[in-house]
Amino acid sequence: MLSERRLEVLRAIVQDYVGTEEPVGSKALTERHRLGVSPATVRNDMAALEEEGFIAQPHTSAGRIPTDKGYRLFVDRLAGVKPLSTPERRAIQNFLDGAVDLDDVVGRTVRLLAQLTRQVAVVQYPSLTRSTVRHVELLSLAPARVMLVLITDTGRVEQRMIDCPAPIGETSLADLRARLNSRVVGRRFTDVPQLVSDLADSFEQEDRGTVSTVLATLLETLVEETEERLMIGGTANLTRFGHDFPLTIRPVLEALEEQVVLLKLLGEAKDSGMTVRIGHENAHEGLNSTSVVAVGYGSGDEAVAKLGVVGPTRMDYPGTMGAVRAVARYVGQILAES
Amino acid sequence: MLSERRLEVLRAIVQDYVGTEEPVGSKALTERHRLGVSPATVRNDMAALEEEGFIAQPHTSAGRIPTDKGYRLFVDRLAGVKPLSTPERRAIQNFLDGAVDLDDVVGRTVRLLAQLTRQVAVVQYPSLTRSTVRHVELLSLAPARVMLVLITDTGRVEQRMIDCPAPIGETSLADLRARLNSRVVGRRFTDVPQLVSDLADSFEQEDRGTVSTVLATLLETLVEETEERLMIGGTANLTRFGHDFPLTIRPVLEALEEQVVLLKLLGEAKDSGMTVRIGHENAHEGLNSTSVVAVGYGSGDEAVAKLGVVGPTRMDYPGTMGAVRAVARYVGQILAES
DNA sequence: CCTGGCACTCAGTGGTGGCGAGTGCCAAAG
DNA sequence: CTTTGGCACTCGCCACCACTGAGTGCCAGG
Repeated sequence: MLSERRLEVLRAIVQDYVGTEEPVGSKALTERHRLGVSPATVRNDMAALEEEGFIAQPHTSAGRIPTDKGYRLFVDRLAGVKPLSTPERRAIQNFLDGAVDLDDVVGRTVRLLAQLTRQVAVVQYPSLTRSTVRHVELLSLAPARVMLVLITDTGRVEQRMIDCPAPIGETSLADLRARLNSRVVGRRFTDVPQLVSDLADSFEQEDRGTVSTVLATLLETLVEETEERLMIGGTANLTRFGHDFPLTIRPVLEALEEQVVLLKLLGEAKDSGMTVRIGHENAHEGLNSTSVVAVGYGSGDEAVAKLGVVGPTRMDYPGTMGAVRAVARYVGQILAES
Repeated sequence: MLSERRLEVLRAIVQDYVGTEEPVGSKALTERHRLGVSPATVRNDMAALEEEGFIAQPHTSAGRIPTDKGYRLFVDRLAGVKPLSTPERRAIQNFLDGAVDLDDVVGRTVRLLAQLTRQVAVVQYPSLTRSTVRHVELLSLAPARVMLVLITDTGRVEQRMIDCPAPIGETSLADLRARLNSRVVGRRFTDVPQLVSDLADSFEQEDRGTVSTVLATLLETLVEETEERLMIGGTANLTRFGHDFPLTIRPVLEALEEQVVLLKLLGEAKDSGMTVRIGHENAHEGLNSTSVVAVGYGSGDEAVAKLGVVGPTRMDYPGTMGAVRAVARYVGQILAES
């Protein structure tokens, strides 16, 4: 087990390195932090920390930098979550208020998060599977052509065009609309399938085909559109990465363009509480030198989607975590109000 | 006026520089292109071209590179639009077919364009102002709360929540819905204001307030949502820029994140025909070392939106223009079919 | 007007040496 | 057993320098 002071040394190394972006040596450490011991002692501690794999030297005769394992320990045991300052909180509120629709909320959130953390922000749209139905609308566009519009409690709207096997009258359609809504409004998407399974039976023979088609499309929409959407922003912050960077930045940009990768990334995050994935803990290769801080957010007590930031492993974890958490809370609040 | 041969020399310089990314010298030129003259002659021509500002030397004793003005001349007079190969055309078709909705079409287009040109692709969503109304739907969510859903011929859906001054009955709402649709379906958005201006008059006194509110919101949606959306992709291609690049790439990424900038960029493009803006011709400072190739696309003969690519001024103009034009045509076709 | 020749310029390359931050080890002190 | 000062050593970084070669401008002759 590592002594208290060695942990303190590790913390100091992480803090310094995050600040300066340069390998930190024993002398500099004792100067900047009141460790109360001499450089030589620190050197011994460093040797021990290196032995355990928490820090490493880029090359002999250079200072030490934290390894992924070092950051992990730092995040788990040495760092808290830094709460935002009051002006920062106020800024968040001002920035998010005045959003007019869901797109706007997500867009503002992404910009806010990117600005606050000076990193790349990723915000997932509220997931269909976990939200509830606000309304289902059926529009007859042509005798045998119906448009299905699905509205969620988070303000998301999905529409599908349906070619019906047979024409359906306005009355039947209105009937179907009414029954459908009375059954599913306010219910969770996951419950919908059972709720509508027997609905076709109560219709006239001639309409059953169409009703089934409509219901099938509805269910399909629920499944298909579980394919989540998300928005990213702040990619320009990637340029602050390293000075070496074409090599560093390229795979990251590539990874960020693959929605699938990002969705998996957020999906891996715990449903509640904050998740921090550091460097190689990320499955995707392109993100091996980045860390992801993600958290769920929702209109109620339950998470309907996730948001987070992607940045260099060498990031200000307490600050980033604080910002991410704060933003998630406010967004949840906004969603609950609307 | 420049002699024919000098133009030929300029063309050769542009082609070589685009290929090698290195300043091109007189000797190399005569070797790679059958100009039929000696390096010394080419040198004289180069001196003349430099005098006129079409090319420049990064430093004494280096080859020449084209200036923005040089590229301009190249694009205007020396280069055609390179048509795509048959396999490329087929690839486009395969890639775009099978798109399920508007988001999907735009998403696929962006990826396709980025891949084809190996540059950053920008695709604007079909604009509301130039499209026509397919359907207007009114949903009563609560006694004094109505949702307005607007569906365009390009498949775009906009919705707005309306708080009514007074409750409105289902019958009146259905009446309004019917009249509204009979007046505006199939009409262009720009015509809608006149078409509905007197609609409130024909309603009962008690409903007039609500009807006016609904109409006002409808008009507002038309105006507000002229705030266009767009999608970008292929930012990872920016890493192919230069080797110098933190400095180059940063302002570009920043510019690309500002939708406003991009919209202005596309907006500046001519409505019909292809527009190429080279280097400093772009108003935005961050894009001073990039060129933009943009073109309108639409479901009919008229452009409903624009798409294009952003890349280094040193780009393969004929190839890029060919790809952009071809993609725009296919997308227009897809939109017309749906 | 074109061409070959010639002197000149200058970015890039590679080698050299000094500097200094940082290390590991050790022996002595606490 | 831990801490500390001392010391020799390593090695990345930088400044300096000379060399090379691609490319140029100019000029005199075809």
